[in-house]
Amino acid sequence: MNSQSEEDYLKALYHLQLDSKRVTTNSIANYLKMKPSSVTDMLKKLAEKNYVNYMKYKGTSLSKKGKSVALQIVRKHRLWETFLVEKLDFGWGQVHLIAEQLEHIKSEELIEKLDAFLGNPKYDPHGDPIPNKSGRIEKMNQKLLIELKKNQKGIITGVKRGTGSLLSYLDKENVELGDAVKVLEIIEFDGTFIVEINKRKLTFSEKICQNLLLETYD
Amino acid sequence: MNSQSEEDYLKALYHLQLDSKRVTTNSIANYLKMKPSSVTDMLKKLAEKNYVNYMKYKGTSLSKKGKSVALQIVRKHRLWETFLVEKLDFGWGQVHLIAEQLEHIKSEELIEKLDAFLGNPKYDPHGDPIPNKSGRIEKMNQKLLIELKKNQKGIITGVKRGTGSLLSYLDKENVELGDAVKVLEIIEFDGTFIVEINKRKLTFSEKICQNLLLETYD
DNA sequence: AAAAAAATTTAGTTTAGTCTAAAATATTCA
DNA sequence: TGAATATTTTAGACTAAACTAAATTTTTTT
Repeated sequence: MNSQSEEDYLKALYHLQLDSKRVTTNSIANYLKMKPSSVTDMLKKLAEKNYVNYMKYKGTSLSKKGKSVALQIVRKHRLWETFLVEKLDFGWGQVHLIAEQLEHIKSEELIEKLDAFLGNPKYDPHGDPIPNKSGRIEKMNQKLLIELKKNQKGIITGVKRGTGSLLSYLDKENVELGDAVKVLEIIEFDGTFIVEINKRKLTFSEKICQNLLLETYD
Repeated sequence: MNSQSEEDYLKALYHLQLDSKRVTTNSIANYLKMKPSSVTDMLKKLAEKNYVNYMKYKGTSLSKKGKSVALQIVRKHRLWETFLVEKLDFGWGQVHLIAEQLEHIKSEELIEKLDAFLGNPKYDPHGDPIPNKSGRIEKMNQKLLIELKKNQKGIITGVKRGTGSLLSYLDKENVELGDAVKVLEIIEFDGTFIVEINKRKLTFSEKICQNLLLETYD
């Protein structure tokens, strides 16, 4: 069993690794708001346990074992976020800190039952994919609304990071995660999209379309 | 904000205090599976923070402030247990260890939303009352089935402690928490009850009736 | 009521995870 | 390339929460 702190480091490694293959001590420290010396200590410990490949002064990467643990934490985090938004009616922006705590709860069975309860969702409320039980991430067929052509369809999976006000707007319009969208018309002049959601006709500005994520099935 | 460990101690105090007004260091140690010396250390710390009244060698009791914190943890524990059983389909016996972890998640809003999501339950799956937001415990109008007379009604709230096999039996018979029960007939000869649940007629032995908890409204 | 036993506290240690300050190594650029 | 700068590691200290062993206080027993 791993400590909460170890899990935090592994998850940080996972996220940082998505951008750059070689993760530096400083970047981890920055990400976790800790001092580099503390990070070095923990990296040694994680290397000892074969969770990471750590080369003094050179950088760190997750081992296969470490990546698999990290993916389970990401899975838990995103399932809990989905629960908070879908079932408890939290706003998309409020759930991160709570999920950060919930992701450390230890129980395989809990997470499998939660997954089933939520209907085995593929994406969390931010549009990020949820790894499955064995850590596999479904290849995303995810697009921005603005990339769709007339008559194409998709399912709303989230919004781009940092667009809190879009969230509130969608909420107000009763547009929800999982709603199907069909592009009825694209106004060439200003890039406005006219779409159908829940049998209602809605108009989205170009800016909205640049930030709304959909899963498409082509 | 209190540490997980502090919360564990306060909750232990709360439970032990239900039996005896003066709680000893040893009883806490025994309850939490710790050494008495560790308990002494923590009691000093909790006294410092005004959560408990601690008198060297004499015993400990919760202060008003401490009791209020303890009740919030009990509330969280029981709400999570209810969630696990009602929504995630856990058996009544499997939830304690998981709830023990979940009860330490920090978020007022989370617990209020969870409460609402569950329909503001008054009792958890073991039949124990759930303190409300301000820590008040509804006075229980709780009886054992065997105490009911012919034609009386009640709502199943749980079973007595340590009757795991009764739980499985009820599960198998599709009898659930919250189901309404009406006593149709009591067989004087052997104490068997014939009851109606969900429009089905069921027969319960005297032993079952001695362990099945109901909320009654008289 | 004194001796023995039990309960409790004190004193000192341990471990995990953090920190600061100093030393070592790597990188940048003049 | 080598001096200046930045990054990383080492060494040593701290804190929370546990522990063991010894000392102290309370309770029980004779």
